[in-house]
Amino acid sequence: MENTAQNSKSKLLHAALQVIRTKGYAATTIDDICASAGLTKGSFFHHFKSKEDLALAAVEHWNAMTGGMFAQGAYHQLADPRDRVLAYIDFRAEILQGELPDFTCLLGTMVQETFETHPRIRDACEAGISSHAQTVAVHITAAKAMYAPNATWDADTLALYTQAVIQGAFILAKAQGKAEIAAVCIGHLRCYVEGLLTPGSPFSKQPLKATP
Amino acid sequence: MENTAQNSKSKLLHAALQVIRTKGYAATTIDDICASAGLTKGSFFHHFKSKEDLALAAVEHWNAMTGGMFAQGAYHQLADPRDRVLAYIDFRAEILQGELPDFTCLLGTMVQETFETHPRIRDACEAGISSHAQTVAVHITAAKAMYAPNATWDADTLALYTQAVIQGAFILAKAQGKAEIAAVCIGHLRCYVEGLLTPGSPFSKQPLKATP
DNA sequence: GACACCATACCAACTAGTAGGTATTCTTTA
DNA sequence: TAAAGAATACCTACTAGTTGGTATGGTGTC
Repeated sequence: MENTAQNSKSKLLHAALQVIRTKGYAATTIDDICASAGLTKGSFFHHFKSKEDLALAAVEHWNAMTGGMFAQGAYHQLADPRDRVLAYIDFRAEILQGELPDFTCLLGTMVQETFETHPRIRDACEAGISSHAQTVAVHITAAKAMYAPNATWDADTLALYTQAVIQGAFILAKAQGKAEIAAVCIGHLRCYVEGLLTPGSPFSKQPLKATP
Repeated sequence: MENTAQNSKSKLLHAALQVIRTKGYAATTIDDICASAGLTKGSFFHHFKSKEDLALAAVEHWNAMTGGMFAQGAYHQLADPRDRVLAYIDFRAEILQGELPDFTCLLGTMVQETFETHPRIRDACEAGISSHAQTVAVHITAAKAMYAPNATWDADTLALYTQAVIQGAFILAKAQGKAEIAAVCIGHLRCYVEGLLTPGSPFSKQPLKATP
């Protein structure tokens, strides 16, 4: 019961998440992943037919993991949708624990280097990001209906904006080699969202299209 | 006067900016860069002693290019510091033209995959990002003194936040394969900054530290 | 004994970097 | 000024090592 099939495949997927988030997709070799999983290339190619196939499976695995994690987030319990949105943001700040590769996002890391060269990976990352954003948009929509029904901003794009801030926060954190700045950025995000969901805020009448 | 020294080195650096922003650092081969520059590997290793050496030179070149571009930005001409800050943000939205690799940021792209494996590249990227942020912080500081002198937020971290938003906007744009979402994100950023610099805004009294 | 699972050994293609030679430009000196 | 000499710039061809992927064979389990 030690090296069952599911066990080995999971080990490889888990290793992929760690190594890719540390070195990036292109720099990650299949041998790296095998070594990290304590397996060999024979096992690898039994479970995945190519490196790109692994990447796609890793995205699925990531979505399942993080999806479960957020589904169980305490913020879902709150009655007020505005509280749920803000608690989600606080939650994103709280999980900035451990080393950088432990809390940074696989999807953001991978899409950055594969968007032009590996369309299937890009699409998988896009689907993961936007579907997570959609779970946030649900709460934002409810909160907007309650606290800023006449505001001109759009709940869906605000949800995407939260993801952009988080992704950008990861980049700054990686550059600085520490997580602090990410928490600061998420704090600014919280402040903005709270303002948007505060009746009488100066934002309510701002159009947000910036393109000419 | 066709293939002068400076000309070839510049060609290699220009090629590096294009190729690395398209494929990422690890996936970029020296032959890729040579082919894009119309030169050979011999020439490459005449000018750079290694791939990492090129990366560091590319960051310098990038900083010089973008530094000059922003230094000449029309937003510097505005008398009101708040206008300068907002015009800077508008400028960042305006330059989202052409294909994705043409307007995305070399530093954000590279630091994402090198932060753990190539400390010198990471440090160079960090220096580039934070020094650009500092040029923005100058205007934010002046605007804060004028429009939100008692606010608890910090001008330097707000400047870094603007960079985080822009970097995150690039990631979403890459995932979606189009620039539109980046403009939307920068629009949200503009809205937030405008709010922070508007007297009587509900933000003025928000503490921004999010870490426990 | 058939099958899933996994290891070893291996390969063809590719990669960063090197070696050696040639063209071109700059510098020195007669 | 012009030849000699020295750098610089660049190229072709190569090497040593790596990479994704394959072929084959062993082991446990139903």
